Amino acid sequence: MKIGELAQRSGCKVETVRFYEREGLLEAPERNDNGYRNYSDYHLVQLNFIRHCRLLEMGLPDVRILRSLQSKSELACDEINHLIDGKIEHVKQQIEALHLLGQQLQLLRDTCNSATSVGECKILRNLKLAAEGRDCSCHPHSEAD
Amino acid sequence: MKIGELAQRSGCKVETVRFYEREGLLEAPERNDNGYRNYSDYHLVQLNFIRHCRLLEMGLPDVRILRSLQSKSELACDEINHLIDGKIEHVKQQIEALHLLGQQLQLLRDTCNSATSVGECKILRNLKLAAEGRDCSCHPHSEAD
DNA sequence: AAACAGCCTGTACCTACTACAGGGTCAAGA
DNA sequence: TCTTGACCCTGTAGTAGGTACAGGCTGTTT
Repeated sequence: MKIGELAQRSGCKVETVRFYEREGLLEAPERNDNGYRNYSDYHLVQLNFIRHCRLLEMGLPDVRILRSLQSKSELACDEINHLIDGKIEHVKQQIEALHLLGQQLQLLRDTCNSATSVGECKILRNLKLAAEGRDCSCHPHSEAD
Repeated sequence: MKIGELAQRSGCKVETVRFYEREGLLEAPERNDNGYRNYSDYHLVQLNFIRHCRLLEMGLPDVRILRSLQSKSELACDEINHLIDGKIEHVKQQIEALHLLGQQLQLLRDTCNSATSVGECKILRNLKLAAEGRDCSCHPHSEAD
């Protein structure tokens, strides 16, 4: 199949397929006489594997690791478990940070009771107070970041 | 004050300060005879404002909008409320997506009972099954993404 | 013959910075 | 006075994971 069909069947863009090839993630296929890439179902499976990993938010280096582990089946899979555990931990931290951020934004939002003018807008006022080092409603206690 | 002190007092890097100036977010300060930037407290407040907005995950275009709204105090603050509401909604969606991702990773992780070899590793097996279009434990129902 | 879709390579762009390279400036110590 | 080291300057390139062209072939249809 040609690149367009492969892209469509894997749900990504043609440019992305070529990008993965350049990055060494997807094996380069044979070429037809006209220079067009000629993919097989094998490539589709490879590409789906990559896309699936990406859906699980793994970075390309991680995908590369997983792909290389596939061919070395004598190694222990501790490495894989460790990789997944790291991802899980990271996701947890992200969720926590976003919860906090959501609260801060909500606090900020609640300070404004709409329909007033910017001159009176407590949101901007708050942001400005924060900038001047004073208390704001979204970051009540000074952040040690 | 010189750029190093400004950066330190605002908690960001010297390069970031110059970057904001290039981007038109931070006003360009006067220069000393030697060409060094000479900042005032006014610039510190500006920079703190930017950093505070960034802590709230606003993009630079949003920060630019807020800064321009500060000087047009006759406009309604609906625009600001709308901006913040958009952020809050976005954060909520992100949290939801991350929750789902965490579950998927955990499911994947649970399929591997450690200490086995990669050849038997169910994680890789699962990812491969998914790539072949069959059911995997992390994405049980085909994803319409 | 011409139009249009699809393919090719190569390069630039996106975010929000970060990290140099290569050079100038300034204050303190030997 | 010389030197060392910290700081400053500009300009450019790199980061992740693609996306979006430009400029040019190829293949099919009309």
